[in-house]
Amino acid sequence: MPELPEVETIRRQLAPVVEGRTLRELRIDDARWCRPLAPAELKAAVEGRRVERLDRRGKYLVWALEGDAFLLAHLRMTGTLLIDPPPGTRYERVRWRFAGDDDGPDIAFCDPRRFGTGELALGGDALDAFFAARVGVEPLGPEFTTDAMCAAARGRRAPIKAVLLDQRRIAGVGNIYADEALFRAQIHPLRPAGTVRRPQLDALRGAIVEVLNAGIGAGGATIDDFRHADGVEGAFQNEFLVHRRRGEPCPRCGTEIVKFVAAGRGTYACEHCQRPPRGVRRHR
DNA sequence: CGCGCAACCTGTCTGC
DNA sequence: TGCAGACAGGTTGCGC
Repeated sequence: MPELPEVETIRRQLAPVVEGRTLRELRIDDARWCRPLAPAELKAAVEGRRVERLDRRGKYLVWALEGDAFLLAHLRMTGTLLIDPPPGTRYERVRWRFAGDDDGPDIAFCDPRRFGTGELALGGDALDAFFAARVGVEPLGPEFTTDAMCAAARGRRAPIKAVLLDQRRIAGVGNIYADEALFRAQIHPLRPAGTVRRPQLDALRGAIVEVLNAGIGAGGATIDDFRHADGVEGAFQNEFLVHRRRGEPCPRCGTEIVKFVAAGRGTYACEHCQRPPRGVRRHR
């Protein structure tokens, strides 16, 4: 679940807690987290350094440490970052401990499925190279223009939803927010991206910005595992218009919402408001 | 290069 | 009720 709004929610909660503190120990209980780096190598690179900033790029949390070392954390499907959870918290994999008079609260990464990752970039050039290879335009930044949206879709035969999920084109949109944005822009998820016209792509750009901001405003969406850094649940799941609402009436026209597979993901849409492309129709 | 899909793990829900 | 199978927020790598 952690998509851009969930990661941003976590970042805003953690930043005031960790910025300015010195990372005394990074305890890594699951070596898979930082693969292919050995835990000892990562620890040696980051321990003892002060946290200058906690940033976000796409779905990555960026721990900017003194001396231009960057720890890049990704929550994947089921990861959470919690402030000072009690010892024995289920699925704890990594723990940040800080130096200071009273040490202050720890931060812990918890993840039942163990998909989450922690990677290291040493130097600004390495950081830039890391992101250049993985993430595209920030949808809440000034470069996310209509032209940028059109460039992402132009000439592609893949479904428009696949384009939204491609992090190298638009950074931070995941399965939930893709469904919600496509519904608001009234575009069927299976429309080949290259056939969507500029006015619709502009509407889609606006819808993406709208749903991401609404998601952040609601503190993200909690479907199952996601929690704020203090353990509280997000609320955006209560504002879903179509996602995970199969069989319910479309809030715009009352037609039953259907579920199908698009871009390999469970997908929800109103096929009255979002007209299917020619030759496509199959629900389940 | 574009695209679809299996794989990575574990937990939970679904259908027989 | 029990159990095998499907499915889940994301990303990567492989095959065509």
